[in-house]
Amino acid sequence: MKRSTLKDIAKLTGLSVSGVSRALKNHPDIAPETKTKVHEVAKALNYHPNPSAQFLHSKNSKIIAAILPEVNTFFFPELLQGISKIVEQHGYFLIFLQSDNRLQKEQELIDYCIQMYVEGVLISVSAETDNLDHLLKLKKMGAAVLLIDRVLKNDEIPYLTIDDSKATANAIEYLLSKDRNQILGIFDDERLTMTKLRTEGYVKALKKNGLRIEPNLLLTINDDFDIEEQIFKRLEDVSSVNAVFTMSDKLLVKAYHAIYRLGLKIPDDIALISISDGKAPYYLYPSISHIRHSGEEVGSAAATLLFRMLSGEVGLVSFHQIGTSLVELGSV
Amino acid sequence: MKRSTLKDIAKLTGLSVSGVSRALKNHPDIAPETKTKVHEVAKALNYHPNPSAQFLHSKNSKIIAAILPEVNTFFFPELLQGISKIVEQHGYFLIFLQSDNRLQKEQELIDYCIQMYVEGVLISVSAETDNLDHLLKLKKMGAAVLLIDRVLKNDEIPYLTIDDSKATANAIEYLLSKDRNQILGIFDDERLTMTKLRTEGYVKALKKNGLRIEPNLLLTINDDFDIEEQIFKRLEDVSSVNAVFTMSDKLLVKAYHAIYRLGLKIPDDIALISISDGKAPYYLYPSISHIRHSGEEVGSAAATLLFRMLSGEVGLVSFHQIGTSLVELGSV
DNA sequence: AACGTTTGCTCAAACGTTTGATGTTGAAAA
DNA sequence: TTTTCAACATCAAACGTTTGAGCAAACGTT
Repeated sequence: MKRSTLKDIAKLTGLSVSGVSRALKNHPDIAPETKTKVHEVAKALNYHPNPSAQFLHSKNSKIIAAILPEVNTFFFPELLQGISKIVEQHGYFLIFLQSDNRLQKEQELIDYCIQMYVEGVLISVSAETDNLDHLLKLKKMGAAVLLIDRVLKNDEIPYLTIDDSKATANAIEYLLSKDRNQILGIFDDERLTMTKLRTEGYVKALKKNGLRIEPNLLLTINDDFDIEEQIFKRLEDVSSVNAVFTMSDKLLVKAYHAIYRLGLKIPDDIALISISDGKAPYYLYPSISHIRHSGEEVGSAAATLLFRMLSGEVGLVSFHQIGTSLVELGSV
Repeated sequence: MKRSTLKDIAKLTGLSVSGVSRALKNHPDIAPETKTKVHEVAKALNYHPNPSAQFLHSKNSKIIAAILPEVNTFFFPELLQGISKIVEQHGYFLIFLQSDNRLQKEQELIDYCIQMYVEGVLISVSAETDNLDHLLKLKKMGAAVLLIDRVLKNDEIPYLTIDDSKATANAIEYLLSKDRNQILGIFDDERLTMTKLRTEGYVKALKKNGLRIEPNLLLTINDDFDIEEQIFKRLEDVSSVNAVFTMSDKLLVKAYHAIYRLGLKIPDDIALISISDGKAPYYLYPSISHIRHSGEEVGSAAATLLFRMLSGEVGLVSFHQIGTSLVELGSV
């Protein structure tokens, strides 16, 4: 089944190829009856313009790439969903790529984007990423680049995040308001800017309430392999803990598991709160109170922003934050 | 920063455009020194062939589409991951599309694939999908089509699944072997072939062991909105239940939540087992015994098969199954 | 010396689309 | 009658790549 082209329609209608092209695009130069006829024939032949030919002519690829560290986590599927909705609406392709949390892979993916003439890239950087040279290169090639969620603050490439510090402080202050003041804060890979900011929020909230920061109550997970064991041990060692804060869903489920293995009851023995996409909290029992950080929302906001960058509406350097809110469930 | 073309290289090297093209492709007609020179200049200009031009010429798009009902579930992100790894390896694009479990959207997406000259499509059908006309249309246009996981058995379009009936029977028989014979079976949307097969497995296993099928012990969830409530009520009503089987992770977490709300203990009061991707079982406490159905494995197997179809290695009608295995954890 | 082959390259067409420039009508205005 | 100007349609070039055909010079063979 060969695909029909403008030429085929031209032959059947007796028009020239360019006439057909204009007819299909509703160009005013073409007589109304001619147009309807052309449209009919096009439909009959099941004609679709060849995107490659269009892209070749227009010199753009209509491709957006989303580069994420991983997708097998709670947050990223939602993020992807938010992005893809907007991208589809704009008639663009979305290709999605995974860096596996490795800088080298990330760089290779950027090169791939360059090769493929990608017009815009949304990227959550890997844990290893400590500079943005590869992204600057991409930007130089003319692509729009927007950092999302896991970002590296800088003043060359725009980024979109939540206020990580404030979101964390909110959670901590909520716990304090419930008289939980021995709060174990569990944080992800410390190389991430996000981790630094969330840790900062934890520290700030405690200080503001006149509490000391105890190293025992700060747990940073740098090794992905035995997260649950690390949490388990810490909880075992520091029996004074009466609340746990986790900075992500990934850590939340591990902490939950560790708490139950210790035979503790939520929330009676220990409270649990997390920054979360808002899915996992409902899987667990009791449902987990959390600071809602919607992946879908971030994704669609980011994609929308990217398209505004592409259309030149928004300067290529701007920095945005989206809101979060506390969801009170049964774990505090 | 404009992108350089063959013409630019031609000008700088004094060759013709076609000479440059051949040099870059290591065509034997070109003298070795010329080749190295051309390669140098290409590198210096940061040359990358324009994919649109290549595709236009070669008449293929190098695009694979993955159409999934949703991605915010446990299984599909993993599936996507498995697919994208293989697609990348083959130098193809992967675009991923969501049908939101609606047939109409699915049909639109297929039309979109046709428009975009997609070469191959991997699709998990929506719950509403009761015929494959749209896929046959796509196939007629020359695309390779493979149904995965949520399939509709037929003899025109190949599919790849697990042995749903057997996987379920395994789970049930495992429960029976542990003397749990009042098994509430919880199943997803009954329009899915997958649901029919898994229900069949449940029934078969019970019959084989001389047990009657009690309607009370069969719960089919057709309305996504209050899944947990439906499960809760059934468990409340039928107090004899001493084990629960769920056919998916989505149902597993709901059942888990309902069980705890009822104040029951796992596994003492009630056993819990599921067919699962193998992530969720470790989030819950105790960890949930399950029949492992790896999304990543299915994804990569499916993509590999699709490429074999594209290369003509495999006939366009063939039906495959991949294996599953029992993972014994603490819930039975 | 005559012929054939190889080497190393160029020409030109083709893929399907878009679009500025151009041409042919016919009719209204001068 | 000539000029003007729409209205409608065609021509041809361009986007960047690939590739069959062609060609000149150099070399090897008889």
